[in-house]
Amino acid sequence: MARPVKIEDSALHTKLSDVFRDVGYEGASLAKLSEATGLKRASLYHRFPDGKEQMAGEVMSRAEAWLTEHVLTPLKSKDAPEARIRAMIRALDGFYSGGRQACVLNMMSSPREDRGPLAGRIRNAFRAWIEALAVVLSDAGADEHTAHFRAERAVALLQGSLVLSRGMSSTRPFRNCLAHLEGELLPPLRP
Amino acid sequence: MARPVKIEDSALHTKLSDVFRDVGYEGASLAKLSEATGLKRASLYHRFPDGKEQMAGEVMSRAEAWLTEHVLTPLKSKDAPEARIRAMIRALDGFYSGGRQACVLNMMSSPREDRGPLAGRIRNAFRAWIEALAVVLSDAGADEHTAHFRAERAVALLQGSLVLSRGMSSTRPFRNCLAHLEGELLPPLRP
DNA sequence: GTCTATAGTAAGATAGAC
DNA sequence: GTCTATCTTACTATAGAC
Repeated sequence: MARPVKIEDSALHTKLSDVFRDVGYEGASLAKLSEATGLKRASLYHRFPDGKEQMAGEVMSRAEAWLTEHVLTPLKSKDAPEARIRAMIRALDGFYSGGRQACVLNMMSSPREDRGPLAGRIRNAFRAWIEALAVVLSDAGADEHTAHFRAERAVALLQGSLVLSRGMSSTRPFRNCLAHLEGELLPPLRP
Repeated sequence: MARPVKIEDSALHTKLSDVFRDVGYEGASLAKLSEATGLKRASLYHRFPDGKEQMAGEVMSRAEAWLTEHVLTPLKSKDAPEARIRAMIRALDGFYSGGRQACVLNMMSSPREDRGPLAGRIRNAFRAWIEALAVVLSDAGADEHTAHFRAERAVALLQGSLVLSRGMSSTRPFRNCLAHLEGELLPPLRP
């Protein structure tokens, strides 16, 4: 057999992430994780001594980092509100593969993590996302209550369109959602 | 030990449904189903000879029946559009326990059922729901494209608000969604 | 119709060779 | 760093008593 080469951390994390996003925490068996990464069980334990829980934790960490870099930071930039929102939309389109991949925040919201470490992190991620979006809408002229309401509605709409896309085996709901998101967040002023 | 009494089918199905909605298909172990229903494993197999798959199938059947009775039928009534939508909203509030319970269509959309029996049924349920809602909006004066767009958006919004409510451990997103749903589906006419 | 007991399989996790 | 081999536990499912 050829000498095994160490798989890169980045590629490994991506493969693990794909599995958890696809089947959730409970559904992500070591067998699936092993097959997806090309590493045998024991090799996964070498990288992640605490096993599946650690893998899920690091997948969550990557999701948090991605959210910060590609969503929160652009939303907090000094660009015009329209530009900030468009930057977020472009990032989301890539992250969810146009609707083909589910959101880790939905798929990992398992009761397995009830009172566990992931529950609080998922809640914080949703909160930070909604709050950053609300600030943009405030900057665009919305009052505080309206801004928060529309921000939360937009995140719900995104999550729901991903649920529909998965349930209906069609990327159309998600693509439709993205296409109309800017217009819903920043409605034209009515004189 | 006292003589065991047969548990009613309706109550049994409700308990099973609660588990599947809570933890999804993969997470619903026989141990959890047994504990929730109060029936031992072997007793569950007496009622459901094909095991977990059959239980999930019957839970899905009950969800379909519920959707037909409490959502599709009211939406297809001869009442005014506002009344039909309000009837749906009342039913959803009860079915999802004000946001405390997840949607079986989301939680059972497992890749375990990819190309399996549930995938097609989930897709059909979403389609029927959206289509029935679109007809109401058409009756309220919306053109066909707008009606379908708003209907799909509303179902996505509902699903997403349930995702947010679960992820944030708060019923507020769902309650908020329901409170504003009628206004979003039937926006006031602008002269 | 429900139970105890158990079979058989797949799960998560570890030990030690290379 | 990856592997094969193995352990223990939990899982789905079945057999048979009451």
